[in-house]
Amino acid sequence: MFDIKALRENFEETKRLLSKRGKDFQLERFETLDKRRRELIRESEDMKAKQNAATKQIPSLKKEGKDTAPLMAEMKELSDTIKALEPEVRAIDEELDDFLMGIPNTPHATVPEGLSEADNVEIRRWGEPLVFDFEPKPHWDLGEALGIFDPATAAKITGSRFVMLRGLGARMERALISFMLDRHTAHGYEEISPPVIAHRRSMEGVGQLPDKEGQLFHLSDTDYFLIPTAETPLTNIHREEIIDGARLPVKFCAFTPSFRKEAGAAGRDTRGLIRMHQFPKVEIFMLARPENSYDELERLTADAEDILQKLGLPYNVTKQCAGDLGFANAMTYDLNVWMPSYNKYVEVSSCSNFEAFQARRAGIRFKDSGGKPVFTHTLNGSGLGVNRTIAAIWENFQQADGRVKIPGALVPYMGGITEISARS
RNA sequence: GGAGGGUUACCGAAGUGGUCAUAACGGGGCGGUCUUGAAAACCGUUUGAGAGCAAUCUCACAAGGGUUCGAAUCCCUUACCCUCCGCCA
Repeated sequence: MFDIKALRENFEETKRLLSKRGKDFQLERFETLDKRRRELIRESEDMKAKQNAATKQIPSLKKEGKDTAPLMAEMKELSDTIKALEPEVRAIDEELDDFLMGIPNTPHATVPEGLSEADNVEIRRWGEPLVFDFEPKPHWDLGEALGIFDPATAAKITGSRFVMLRGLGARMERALISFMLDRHTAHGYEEISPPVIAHRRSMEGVGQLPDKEGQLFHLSDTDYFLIPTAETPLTNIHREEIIDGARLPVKFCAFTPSFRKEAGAAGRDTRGLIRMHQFPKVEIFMLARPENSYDELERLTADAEDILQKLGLPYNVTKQCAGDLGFANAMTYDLNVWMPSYNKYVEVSSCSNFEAFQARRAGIRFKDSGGKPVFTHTLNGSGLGVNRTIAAIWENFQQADGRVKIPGALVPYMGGITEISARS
């Protein structure tokens, strides 16, 4: 959502940046609507000022014993005129609002040109993809053979695209969640356990509604939704608030299950742990000052990378091109973990700066003493998707005989267990 | 599910149709006086949005409607919070 004033002032620049997304958003319509809106506001406010002045006179006139009937009749007429204008003002307001709601965020100046994922730019790599002296198995085969991954039973309980972990598989999920949250709290993120159901207003604040209604599970009989990511509750913690500027940056981390109705294109990644209707995720989140939000994005990204490094999982970092960038995002880094069975890097985290785009929708502002309220920048990233991390561990740490070693950093969280074998 | 009570500024709270959104009063915050410093005391200050070059004007008392010349105040609808009863993991 754009700020009307800012858009008016930076019209050409905004148009130029938006064009990088490879679509025409017909921004010219804004100028027409904005002009008309201001005319109507002026007209209606002039009449209201007149009405207010007369209304103040009436009591004193009455006190003096004068006849107020003619003035009251006149005001009745004015009142009717004002009321008649109201629907028009509201209509133009709504039209402008709807129009602006449909315009995505402007990509940051350094976001690369491009139309799809293929145009994303690799920024750096960490670790070396392992060369196996045997044919590495995909994680679903490994997991089923070890009895720690049981999609059939999950399907029996609910349906396809749901998973069930058992035994040390379930234990690994719990271990990873604890490990990740411990790392993040050490980096200054406050740990949050939020509701995983949110109402419509919260969804709108983050931009998941009206944009992605089809992706959300809606609870019948209520206007509640299952959250598609912890970003939803975390962003809404300070919704409609003005926070003290001295408190920035505000940093939260949270583990929650996440729920998505459309888990991706059919026929793609249909096996294993990758695209599920329900998946566990640890999220990191930040409210930052506008002037240093890109420094904070580097920091947040580093905090997510830290998890992969501590686990010893090879990965790369790519910067999303303008065409791949999410609706509300100004800049996004993807962390992609090496997945031997895919023979490529697979996304485990997206770290984004939304600048003030979400904050304007959600009304999140800060104020320095003596200053005016200013919209914060919001940032978030997965830190990390737990299922994808599990899949990456199974695949990268698999042995020729099908055993899976536990990464050193995770061993204490696994109660000292160092490997998973069919017997364990 | 049943019965009540509530929602006003940073917090508490008064205000039941007119000059009361320059929102009483109390607290907190900020600035100052006094003090070696602090506390206390005293004085001052302290919501946000929109229109306008500006002067200034408009809007907002949970949200949305209505009545009225005029609504924080009266009427209707909705949301949320609290208390008690019932049910319940």
